[in-house]
Amino acid sequence: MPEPDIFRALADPTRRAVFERLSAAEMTVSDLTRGFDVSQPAISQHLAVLKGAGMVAERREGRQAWYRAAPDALSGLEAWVARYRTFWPERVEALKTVLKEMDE
Amino acid sequence: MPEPDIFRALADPTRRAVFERLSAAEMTVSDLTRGFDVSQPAISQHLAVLKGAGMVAERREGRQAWYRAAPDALSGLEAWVARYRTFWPERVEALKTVLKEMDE
DNA sequence: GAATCGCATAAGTATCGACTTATGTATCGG
DNA sequence: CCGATACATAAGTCGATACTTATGCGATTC
Repeated sequence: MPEPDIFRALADPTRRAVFERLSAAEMTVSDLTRGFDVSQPAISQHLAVLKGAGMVAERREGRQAWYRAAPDALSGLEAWVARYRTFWPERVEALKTVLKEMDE
Repeated sequence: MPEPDIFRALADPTRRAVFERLSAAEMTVSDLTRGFDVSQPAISQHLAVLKGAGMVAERREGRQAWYRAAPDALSGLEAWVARYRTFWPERVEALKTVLKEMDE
């Protein structure tokens, strides 16, 4: 049982988009705010939820706060999905194919 | 982008529990209702959301409705996760190990 | 064909959650 | 120091949503 927080964190599209950007690059709150059509407090609140779910990490530097996706942000989710994967062996085969392609 | 419906469907703990049971066995609405502390309409409503997200399939038999987890219920979620896996190659290695163990 | 069963839908309620503006608190520059 | 900057927190609003009870509707049973 991955902390239910991650499911709630992923439920909001804006929050998913924030996480996507933080997966591509470390950014400050100002950087993120510029990229979305919501206020800075809204971004801070989304970041607090993502942090509470262990999906992002914070690094303070002066008056700036740099955020980035946590390395194991989705490990809990992967583990949860893996439980069901055992019921569907054919999906494992499909996944193997994907991984094989990534090797080439 | 996997349909956002799946994220919303997974957000509710009761709905996740319903899905978990349907992953283990095909069940009727009555069966499910007995297993939870909510009303039958509440269960029907959760099933409608899960069905809308393509996570469960319905089979009618007389006045009973049998539900089961769809075989590819989590494929959209897997695909979404896979996008981030590319950013973290070390997690791919871990996954390969898991799959290797499943082979043995 | 009347009563019952299994389930879905309708309608109302109350809590949750995503947003806003306003304000607080450090940090930096002059 | 004093204003400005970067961010977080407070407080309020409004729509989404998870639940309830009531009801509808087809399938069974007698």
